[in-house]
Amino acid sequence: MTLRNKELSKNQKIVLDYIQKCKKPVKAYSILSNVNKKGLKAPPQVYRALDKLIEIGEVHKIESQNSYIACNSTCTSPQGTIFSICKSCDKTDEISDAKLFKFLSEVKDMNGLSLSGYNLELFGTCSNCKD
Amino acid sequence: MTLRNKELSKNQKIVLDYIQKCKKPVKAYSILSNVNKKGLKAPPQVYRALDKLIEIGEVHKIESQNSYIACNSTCTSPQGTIFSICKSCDKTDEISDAKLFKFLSEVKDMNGLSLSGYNLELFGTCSNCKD
DNA sequence: ATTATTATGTTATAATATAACGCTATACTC
DNA sequence: GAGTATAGCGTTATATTATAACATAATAAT
Repeated sequence: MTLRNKELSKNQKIVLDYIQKCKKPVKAYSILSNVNKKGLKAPPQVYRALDKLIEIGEVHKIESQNSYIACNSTCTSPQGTIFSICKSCDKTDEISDAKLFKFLSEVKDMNGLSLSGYNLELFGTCSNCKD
Repeated sequence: MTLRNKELSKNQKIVLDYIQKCKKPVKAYSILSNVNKKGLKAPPQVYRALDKLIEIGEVHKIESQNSYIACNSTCTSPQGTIFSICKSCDKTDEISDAKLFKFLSEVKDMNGLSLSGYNLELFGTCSNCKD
């Protein structure tokens, strides 16, 4: 158990444990059915846990897929996420390309917006599917 | 009527006309209730029109809000969109910051992904809400 | 210890989106 | 212009995603 999830509640730990086991993004109702045996019976229990986990940055939501993925080790900030998503196999990785991260972070006054966060989803074909 | 929507079907025109009238992103069911008087009675009629309009680049989906917005005149490609979204008032604008656009377009092999599209959503506080 | 905060369990329902079916219109092509 | 392929239409039903609301329990803060 990491330092970060010491403070998590029982349901939050159950949900996070499950998401971390998954390589791919997972859907909320898939989480629900997979943690059913651990006592979570209804959607709000999962969604509440997700809300908290997202808030503290342990989990990110892939907006274009309504799915959830554990934060990877290289993620430096829950406010800015970058994902590469294979349209063919759904392989999804969190990216922390330093140049890209830096570039976006330096955008201070984009269109009059005082920036507090961003989400970038990159779509394409992964190396496995390219062949 | 623009050149582009000459080829659109009746329902597609109705939906596009409505979205273009709106300044803010609109929800699918809000579109439905607003075009009801024009003969669209059920969700599939709206969603089909949206699918087509998104495909041809006349409309973009704001993934984080499940809402839809007309493409603005500066949009150069339906495959890459950038939005600034005010978390306070939901004011949303499509951005075509040249530097940002160029930077993202030049990302050719991000994490092994052969890039075909991207969606960037920037969150923050707009100039109106800042005060 | 009492108060504030956070989490829990539960039922119900809201909001978003698609499947499936039969039919019609349009465009393509030979 | 008959045949056929493609796209669109209208409709009913249903799937998927997410939240409201309420009563209770656990935890933390002073």
